[in-house]
Amino acid sequence: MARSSTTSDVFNAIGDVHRREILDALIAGEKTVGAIVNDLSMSQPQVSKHLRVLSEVGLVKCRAEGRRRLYRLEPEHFRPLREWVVKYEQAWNDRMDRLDDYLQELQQGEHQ
Amino acid sequence: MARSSTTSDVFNAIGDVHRREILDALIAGEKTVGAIVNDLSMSQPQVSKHLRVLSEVGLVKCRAEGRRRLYRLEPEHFRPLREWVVKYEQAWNDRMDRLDDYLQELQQGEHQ
DNA sequence: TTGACACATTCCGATATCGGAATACGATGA
DNA sequence: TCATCGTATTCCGATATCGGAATGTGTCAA
Repeated sequence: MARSSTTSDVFNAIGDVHRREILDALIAGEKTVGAIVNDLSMSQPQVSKHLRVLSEVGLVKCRAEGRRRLYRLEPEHFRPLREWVVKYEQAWNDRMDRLDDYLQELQQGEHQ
Repeated sequence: MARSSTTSDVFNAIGDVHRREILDALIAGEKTVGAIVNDLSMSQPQVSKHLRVLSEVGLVKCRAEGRRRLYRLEPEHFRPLREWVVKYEQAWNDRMDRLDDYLQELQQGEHQ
């Protein structure tokens, strides 16, 4: 047996630097493939392929207008990511809270 | 030329399912390598190797106690991730705000 | 000091992934 | 209808990455 992970999940999709650059480029709003190719300096096929991956995991969507394709972010699909990350921050805060409680108990103990 | 991305950044580190499982296992708190091996069912070398990667990007830290190693999360190092994700949510909200402004202007125009 | 234990590292083969080059495809304009 | 433009797809070689098996390393207990 060998590998197990695929490019078909959001976490993997944002693993690639160039794909993150493309997402960044789209923050400003809808853009043509050609525009992205210009903004970042990547080859057109490279951009198209990365857009395909991003598209498959739902992070971007595509709209045809004549012979060009306008890609845009699909912000709702960032939520799983955000929720995952926040979980850890949450765990951290919870632990800090428990620490606070503990310290307060200690302090109360001292004053008894 | 071929690849460019390495395993040496946080985004790549969380790209792997098993590494995410390990992180999840550590949410509860510090754990031994053996404990992780038991909790998830992965081989010990596999776990050790993933822990190494997670360690290199700073997501976990290690503490030696006798002949065992206790690994724990390093929540501060999740911040770059969170900030990156939140950026997109932010961009989304901003756009919604501008839309609101626009709609309000339209409405005011109607009433003049 | 020796053996067992907990873990890390190395070596390996299988496979996924990336980028480049060439090409295919569909829409448009002459 | 045909050439062109904008984009997608395919084919390819190079390389990164993963998991398994075997082995190395340090610590403890007897």
